[in-house]
Amino acid sequence: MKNKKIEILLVEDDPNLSMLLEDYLEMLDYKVTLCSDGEEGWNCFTQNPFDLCILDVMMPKKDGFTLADQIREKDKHIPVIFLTAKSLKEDRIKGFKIGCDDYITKPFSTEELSLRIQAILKRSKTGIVHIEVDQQETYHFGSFIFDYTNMLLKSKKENQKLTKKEAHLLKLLCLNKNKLIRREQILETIWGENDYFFGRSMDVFITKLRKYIKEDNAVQITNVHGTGFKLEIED
Amino acid sequence: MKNKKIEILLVEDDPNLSMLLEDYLEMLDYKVTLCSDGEEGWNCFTQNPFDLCILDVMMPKKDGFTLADQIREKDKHIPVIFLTAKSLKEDRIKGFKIGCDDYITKPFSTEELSLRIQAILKRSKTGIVHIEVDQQETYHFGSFIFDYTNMLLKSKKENQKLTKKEAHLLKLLCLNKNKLIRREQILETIWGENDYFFGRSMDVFITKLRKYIKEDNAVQITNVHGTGFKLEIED
DNA sequence: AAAGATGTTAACAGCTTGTTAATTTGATTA
DNA sequence: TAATCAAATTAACAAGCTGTTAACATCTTT
Repeated sequence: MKNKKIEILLVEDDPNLSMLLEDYLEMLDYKVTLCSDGEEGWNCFTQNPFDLCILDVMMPKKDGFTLADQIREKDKHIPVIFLTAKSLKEDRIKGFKIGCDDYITKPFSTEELSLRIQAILKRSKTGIVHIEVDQQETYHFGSFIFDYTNMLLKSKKENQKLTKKEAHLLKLLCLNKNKLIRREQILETIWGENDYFFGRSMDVFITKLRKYIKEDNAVQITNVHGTGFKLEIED
Repeated sequence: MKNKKIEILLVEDDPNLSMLLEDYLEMLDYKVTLCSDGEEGWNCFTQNPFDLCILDVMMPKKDGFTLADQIREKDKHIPVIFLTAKSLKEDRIKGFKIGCDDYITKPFSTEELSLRIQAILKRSKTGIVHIEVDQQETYHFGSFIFDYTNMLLKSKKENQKLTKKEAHLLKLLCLNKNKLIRREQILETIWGENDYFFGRSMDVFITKLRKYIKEDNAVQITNVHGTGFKLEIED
């Protein structure tokens, strides 16, 4: 009864966003069912059990609020996250916020969504038996999710296993995202000592990490000559 | 969970000033939401989470104090910085200063604002999870922000990467803003030795720095013949 | 006008880093 | 304990970057 994936119903009509979110949520180990409008969403909901719904508010045929009303008739406690445009009046959202609900305004970062999901599941975990509560140490950058606890670098394409040193180095870079870390600081933190050979070793690991992250062009490990390295993420 | 940008709500009706501030705050790595009057500001505030509000006091439709009152009803602890004209009676400001607030009178320097923001965030960091605490070494001059820690010279247009020597020399100039530094002092500080060739080398670096800062006419590195250099900033 | 100081560009040498492969070290299993 | 496999380090060479120097132009002072 444990280790079963949490099931998310995602109803979103914009195909670009929905595909992106689906991929991303699956990287986070959720089981995602994707629907592209409110009616389809309602059909799905009646036919399968879900732990969480993520509903776009603005949709053709049936908007997110109407769908949420229906869903609530059937299941009073299932948590819902609304995706709304920034300009939207928030009267209705406020009404909903009484329940185990939340909303997130577009555009949002994937990390932000991840945090909201965790929060809402935590709050309302009544009834979900198979939830995993263990605190994982994860870092999000670019299109990657770096699961330090399990030494996995997850991307859409694959899960790259990391060695201890690789993971440690990547963690250090993540903790200093977009900031320069000096060579000596890396060496002292990870190798405990700063000499020529450890320095060369570090360079080898930087090469390895660069290979792992090269599939995302928005992310790179840059060198500042004579000084150190930086994990650069373009927004 | 960390490294997320701090979100600032900026409400200011003067378009010139607001654009300038927006650019500047973004250069400082804050995420800025700009509103041009109190009502718009209130809408934004209700729809998004912010870590800090910067409110102009004198605004059409809804002034900064009224807006702050409303904001405080919803969030008792969010820090607010008021922008006021010098002539303004400060009775009301005094009233507000009880909270986690501050005010700054126009005209103010961007650096001054930066310092206030840092101070106020430091004071009230309760609840802000993703704050970055590490002390960065930055210098402000003209329209530039010189991030010595990351060896970056930031301007509206671009981020110029600096080499170690360039950064060191620029730092020395910044520390002596509008003051003459003698050649021998620069040479001894940065090169450790004062001979003819290092002197020529320094001149080359001065040329390089001049190139980097030439986009801002209010800033220049001037030479005092036979004596040294000065980083001059016009107000 | 002459001498020295500074401005500027380009080229070079030396050092740092990137990368791949070989070797050593360490951990796991039979 | 030996055999095996994975990980980390070292080696070797290529590529890149930086600081210095040289060369020449321009400016300042006397």
